[in-house]
Amino acid sequence: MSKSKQYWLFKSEPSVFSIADLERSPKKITHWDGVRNYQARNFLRDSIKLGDGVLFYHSNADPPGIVGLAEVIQAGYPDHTAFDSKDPHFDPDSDPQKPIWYMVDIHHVKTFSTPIPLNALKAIKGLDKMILLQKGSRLSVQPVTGQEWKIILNLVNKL
DNA sequence: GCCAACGTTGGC
DNA sequence: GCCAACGTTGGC
Repeated sequence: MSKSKQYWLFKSEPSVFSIADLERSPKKITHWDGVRNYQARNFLRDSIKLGDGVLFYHSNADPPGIVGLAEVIQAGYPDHTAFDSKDPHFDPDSDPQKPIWYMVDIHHVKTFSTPIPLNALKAIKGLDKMILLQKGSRLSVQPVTGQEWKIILNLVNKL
């Protein structure tokens, strides 16, 4: 298992849960629940570790873009919203004894005074391999390379 | 296992 | 609101 810090991008629709909502949450912490895609689930369950860095992305927003940073404070564990029949993300196939869906906990680190819009990201050479920017890509939890992270943080410091 | 139909995502 | 692209479902 790798000890070095890893980086991720989490998408959220601001009308559902924005970075401002995260900042307002108790202790600025939230469960990243409700992910119902197997590829994203695998990252949440197997790969995302305590201390990893998270780019907080607003999708279906005007404009869409990276709006801040968060930190993983709890690695993957079963998403209990799947067990709750009254929850919109309820999944009768997920059993507490054999959970299908997982979540992590994140803590707010920073809300950018100036978000980085999607169209600006597209214009940056070193980011052209980002999963986010691939045609047709819609993975809501995705890995970010150390190089991509560095480029983006440098960009933030210049804004 | 194939694949058509359907539902969802998410930019524009 | 439109629609392209993707993921899932289910009949066969």
